[in-house]
Amino acid sequence: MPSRTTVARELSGIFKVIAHPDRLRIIEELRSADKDVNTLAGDTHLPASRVSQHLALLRSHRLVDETRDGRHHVYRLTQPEIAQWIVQAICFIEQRGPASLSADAATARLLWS
Amino acid sequence: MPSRTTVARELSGIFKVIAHPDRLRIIEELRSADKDVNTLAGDTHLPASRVSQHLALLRSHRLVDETRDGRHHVYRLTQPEIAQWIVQAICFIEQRGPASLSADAATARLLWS
DNA sequence: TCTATATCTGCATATATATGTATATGTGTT
DNA sequence: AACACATATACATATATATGCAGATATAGA
Repeated sequence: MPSRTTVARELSGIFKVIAHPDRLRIIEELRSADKDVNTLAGDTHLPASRVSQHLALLRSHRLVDETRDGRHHVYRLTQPEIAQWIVQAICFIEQRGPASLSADAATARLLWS
Repeated sequence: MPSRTTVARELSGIFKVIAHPDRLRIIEELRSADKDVNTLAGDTHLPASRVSQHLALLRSHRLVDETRDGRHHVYRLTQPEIAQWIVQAICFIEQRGPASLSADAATARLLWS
């Protein structure tokens, strides 16, 4: 029964894409509004080229999609519910006891909610 | 405001731990029952040493915990809800359109549900 | 067409993660 | 104690991912 391992590989793919601080920041920024690369770069304090690469990866996994407005490439979440799903992960971090960063987790819920 | 990046780093930590096919398989196996390393190795067709290493990582992030029964180390999910949360990820994969592996995603829901 | 800006891509290097093999520890059994 | 088995760890190597920089492309406006 190889399908279980196939499924696990597929699943790990989507988790890997999300498991990057820059990309999480980008997703966080896109929750509230669609934004272009430069705006995202400014908001996240990351170089635009890097943001662009992250967006390309997110796009290849269909987590975001792109529309062009003149020379601006505007990105948006294809599934905004994913943001809410990420918030649940924050809850897991909080629940896992008196961890080092539980204070940050509490802040996290606020920032994302 | 560095807390957003701090939070993103912390969040990416938990995603990275989950973003591995072996560890997803292990979590999947632990949904139904607590199991020891050898049982997990058999069920997943992975070498026990590898399972042990994955479990150590999962444990260090408090996703599983361990109780000893003689010479058997029995592991269980600390937060069984995480399994349900992972199922949601499968839904996202399905929804993202006529992707290559949407058939597997459908199977996945069955296997995990 | 020329210029400025936005975005994307390519490549070299750095860093992180995964894997296998071998070995160590620890626990029950005889 | 000697042994068998379960689990854990250490290390070298392989592989994947991230990063910065340079350059390529594309588009709007003068």
